[in-house]
Amino acid sequence: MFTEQNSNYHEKAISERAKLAPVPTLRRLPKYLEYLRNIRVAADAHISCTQIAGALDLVPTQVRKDLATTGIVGKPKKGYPVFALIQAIEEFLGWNAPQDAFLVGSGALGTAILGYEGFRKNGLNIVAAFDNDSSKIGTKIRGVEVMSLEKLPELARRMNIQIGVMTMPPQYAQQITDLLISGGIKAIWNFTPSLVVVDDDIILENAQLASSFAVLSSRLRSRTHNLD
Amino acid sequence: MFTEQNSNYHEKAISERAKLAPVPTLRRLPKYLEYLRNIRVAADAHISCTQIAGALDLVPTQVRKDLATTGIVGKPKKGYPVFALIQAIEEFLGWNAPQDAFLVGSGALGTAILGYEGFRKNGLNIVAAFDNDSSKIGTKIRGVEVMSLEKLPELARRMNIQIGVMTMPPQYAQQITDLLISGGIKAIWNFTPSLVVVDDDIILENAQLASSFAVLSSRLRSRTHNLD
DNA sequence: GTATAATAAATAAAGAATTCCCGATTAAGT
DNA sequence: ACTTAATCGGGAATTCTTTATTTATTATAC
Repeated sequence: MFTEQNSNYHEKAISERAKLAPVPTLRRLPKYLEYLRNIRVAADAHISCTQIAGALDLVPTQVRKDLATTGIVGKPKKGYPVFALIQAIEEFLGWNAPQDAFLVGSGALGTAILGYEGFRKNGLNIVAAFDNDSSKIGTKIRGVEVMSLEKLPELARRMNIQIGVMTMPPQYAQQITDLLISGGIKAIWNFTPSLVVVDDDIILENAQLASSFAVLSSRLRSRTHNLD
Repeated sequence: MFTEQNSNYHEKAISERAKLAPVPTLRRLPKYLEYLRNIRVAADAHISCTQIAGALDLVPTQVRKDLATTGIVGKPKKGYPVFALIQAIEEFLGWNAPQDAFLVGSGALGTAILGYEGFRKNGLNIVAAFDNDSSKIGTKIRGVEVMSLEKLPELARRMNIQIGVMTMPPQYAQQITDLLISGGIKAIWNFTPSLVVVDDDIILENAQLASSFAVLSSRLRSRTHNLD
């Protein structure tokens, strides 16, 4: 009576939804995922928007709208099947099949990112690191080999790498961006504060630690003032 | 004829605006700042919204609205005085007087953050690091001393520290949050993926690297699909 | 001086995102 | 079986953010 639970149903529809998903929703999805992965429940457990919202300090309607973008359907009175929900979010973000990526800059930040186990669960698989410091070339950081920058473009092309992560000092940002693009890389995750320019066909996402801190600063500032 | 240019004019008004500033605006302000700091122009140079917008790939009206929240006023046909604009943004964010902060977790990510010179220019001055690894205690990382976690609450109180930065492994997130709060800390910048719960009077900002990557992933995914 | 063009500032309009509301559904208790 | 309460899903309403438009100002060129 039941049709096979094919998690790949509606590839086209998913990509169309992906195009339309609001950025705020995209930014919340990983939070749901993090929460759901950690609540360790029975294989057939369900969870409601009310519960999720309560845990994440959101309103249930927003959670429902967000989850709806992934295509999951819930059951009245029960909620969403936890396991299927995790899968739906992963699939929507493309995190079910981690993408291979190159990282440039094997300093402290690069090391931190290479060492963060979580990324592999979040769709990012860094397969090689690059640096211009000859003393680092040939070494391994967290099991990932550090190579000469010169080898990057050709290797990226040969391995069909789509994603580049930039963790070098900011003054090289534009130069490395261009190098990555020359290797056929399509998306760049920029951890430097530098602003870089790319063509429209390249996806550029700035990690923007300063933006995050600005929100904190502003709140702290206004709160402090209001206590006067 | 001219009244003194007092950059501290209207403290109250600024704090009120700070309360009202939209988060998207707050997140863009550091980008303007980054750009303005790097254009190195004459002391009396002016810059227009059109120029800023062009460089940052935004529309002029939005830039103008954003800058207006800081209280800066521009001149028709000239734009905003660059130096005063930098000051206005810094002041609005509270970055003109860097806040002392404690950092917990002296691993790779903690080291990266301690080593990032930029933060001192962005209102954050990390004065001490804390760890539970006894082999690290007593050492210095980037000139900052690593101390035992036990000392944190009392020291935080004595030094009147307002900000805590969490870069330890995620499993300690809640525990360290509580420890920071017990030391009187008012704002927490959480780099772990863990979600932590705090009272309403505590400011919690999650750095959320995964959220940033989710935006990239989704764009990459939809773009790839649409090429079929 | 006058005209022109560029710009800020204020206001209006449009567009997005969030929240509210209501009907439909379903599990669980009586 | 019936009732009740919880929840989802869709659509409307609201709120927030962005973008467009208009007006006023001012530097610059003539």
